[in-house]
Amino acid sequence: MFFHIDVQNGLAVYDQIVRQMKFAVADGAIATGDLVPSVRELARELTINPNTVARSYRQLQDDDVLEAVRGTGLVVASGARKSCRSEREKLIRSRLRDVVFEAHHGGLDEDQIEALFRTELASLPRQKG
Amino acid sequence: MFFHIDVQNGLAVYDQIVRQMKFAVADGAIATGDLVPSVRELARELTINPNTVARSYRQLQDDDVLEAVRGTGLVVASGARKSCRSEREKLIRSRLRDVVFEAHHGGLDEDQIEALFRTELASLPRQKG
DNA sequence: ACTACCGTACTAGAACGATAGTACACAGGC
DNA sequence: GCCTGTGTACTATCGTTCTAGTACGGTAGT
Repeated sequence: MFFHIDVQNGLAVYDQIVRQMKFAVADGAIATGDLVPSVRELARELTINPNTVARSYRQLQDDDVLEAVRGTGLVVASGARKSCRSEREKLIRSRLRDVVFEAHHGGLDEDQIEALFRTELASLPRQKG
Repeated sequence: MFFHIDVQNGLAVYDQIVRQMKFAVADGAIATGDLVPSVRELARELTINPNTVARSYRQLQDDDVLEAVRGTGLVVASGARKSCRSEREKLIRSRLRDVVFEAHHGGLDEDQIEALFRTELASLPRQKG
């Protein structure tokens, strides 16, 4: 699937799954009503413990992104896409704010911060559609 | 002093101190030979445990940023500023790369990412020269 | 019915970060 | 010499995250 786990990210593994699931829903990579990978399958795929995936899914249900269909699996809840889109922007904005603040607090001026940002933005793999 | 600890940052407290100390040295806010706040004083100021500050200082000694003067305290090592400047850029660059990657992976295109970045950059408190 | 898969719920342990408290050797002021 | 402040070291405890293993009830295919 579209998940990419980085163990030495600082961010908890279950949290990375939650974020990326929300992003996938926001992007439309998973549509409303779609069945998401099972706890065991995703755990196998990411080489992590099923309990960790289960914890992510529990969180995603609490956030009304997923809904349980008993005995079958979890599906993307109706209305999830809209909330995920706004949350995606909120999460990215928050991370940007943190790094911009840290850089500025550490003595870099706006031009220097912007130069670093441009380098990283330009280093993105070209693709898209 | 110039330290700002955010408990719910994901980043460990001792790591935040290490980063901010390096940034302060890089910026020249603390000069070579300057005495840094004592373990107990900084702990009191930040309302954290002295052991946590001690851990940060141990790390900073391992990284050749601080040097111990027995019975007196820790001072900024000679040559620390140069290494701190390059490390500051490396750390900021790494964080920028992470958030840009996450945003792109989550379905935002470069224009959208840049728009969010500009908003946050513009929201910085104006000051400085 | 049988089997396989689903989510869910436990217990237990390892690793890490942070806290709390104590103790020691060293330097400086008086 | 005495007192204070310095870094350093150690033990113990707590919470969080992740791993490991097991168990249970519901659903679907046959």
